Amino acid sequence: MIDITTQNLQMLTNFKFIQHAFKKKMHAHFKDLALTAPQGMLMFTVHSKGSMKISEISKLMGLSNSTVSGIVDRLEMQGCVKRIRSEEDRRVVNVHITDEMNKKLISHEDMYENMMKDALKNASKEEINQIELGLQILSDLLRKGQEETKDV
Amino acid sequence: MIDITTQNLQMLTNFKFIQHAFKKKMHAHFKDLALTAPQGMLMFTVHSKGSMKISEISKLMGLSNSTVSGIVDRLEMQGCVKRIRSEEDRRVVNVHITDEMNKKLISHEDMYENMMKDALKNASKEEINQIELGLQILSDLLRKGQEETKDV
DNA sequence: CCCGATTGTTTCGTATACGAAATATACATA
DNA sequence: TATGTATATTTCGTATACGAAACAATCGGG
Repeated sequence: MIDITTQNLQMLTNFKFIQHAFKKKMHAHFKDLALTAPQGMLMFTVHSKGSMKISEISKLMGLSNSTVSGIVDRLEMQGCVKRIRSEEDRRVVNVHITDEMNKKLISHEDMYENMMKDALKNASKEEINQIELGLQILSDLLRKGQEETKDV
Repeated sequence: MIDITTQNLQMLTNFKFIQHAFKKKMHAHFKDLALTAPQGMLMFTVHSKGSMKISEISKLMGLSNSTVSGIVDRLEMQGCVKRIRSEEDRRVVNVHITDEMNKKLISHEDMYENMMKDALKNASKEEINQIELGLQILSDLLRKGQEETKDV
């Protein structure tokens, strides 16, 4: 007889573990480029979608502006990116990848793709579908819950 | 035609969102007790399983010892817990909940249970099963992947 | 009993991560 | 134009989070 608390903890523990494993895997993949996981995510996001502003990055990565600002700080110090004020709207800051870094990223272009493939290489197509379905359902449920709370 | 990178990003984005929503929900539940999410998790873990040592808490919560040590620091400053050196093994530190805090926790005992219930209140039994299954599969796959890497 | 290896915890340095406040700029409208 | 409002970003304070190194205590073998 498993009580509800134990079951909850199991789910949270699984979640925590997954989070951890992803981070570790990303770190391993990014260590060639001397980037942390969030730094690497940011670089590959900007690399694949092109130079973009801070708030766009925040939205894509699911982080707050202040967090992204901090990550960009450290990437700029390392010479990976440059902040460029937009000419049309001087409030906007565009994050631009430096030429040097761009070369490195191009030579690692398949890395990002392989990251996930590697993580799930032992999974059957069915299992991947199960995983995606589960995450989608949970995500949707929580999203719905948040909208409800907002109405109150 | 969705390329793999977009699909990967979708999964990671879902994951990020879920993580966020959980944190938010926990924060809302714990704000009565003036605790952050990790602090609240620690308090309820120790409350439900009884006084335990740092490394035990770390394992249960999926965090490193140093992280837990920091959380305990802040809880101790707030008078929620006390560090007590074990008599049998003087290396061990047991985390003990103060009487004052214990009273508060007892009056919120159902909260922890309700936290998850509330998050998933709109879910059918089938959906919950899907979620648990997906998380379990993903978790197992990653665990297997880690063990393989370890062998190399 | 001594000493190296092991174990449990803390300390330190660094990187996230967030919200609130501060800044700077753009925009609307009187 | 003046001015209040909205938007984009940074700064600040606090809490995580981790690994490596420092420390302390235990244990095993000689």
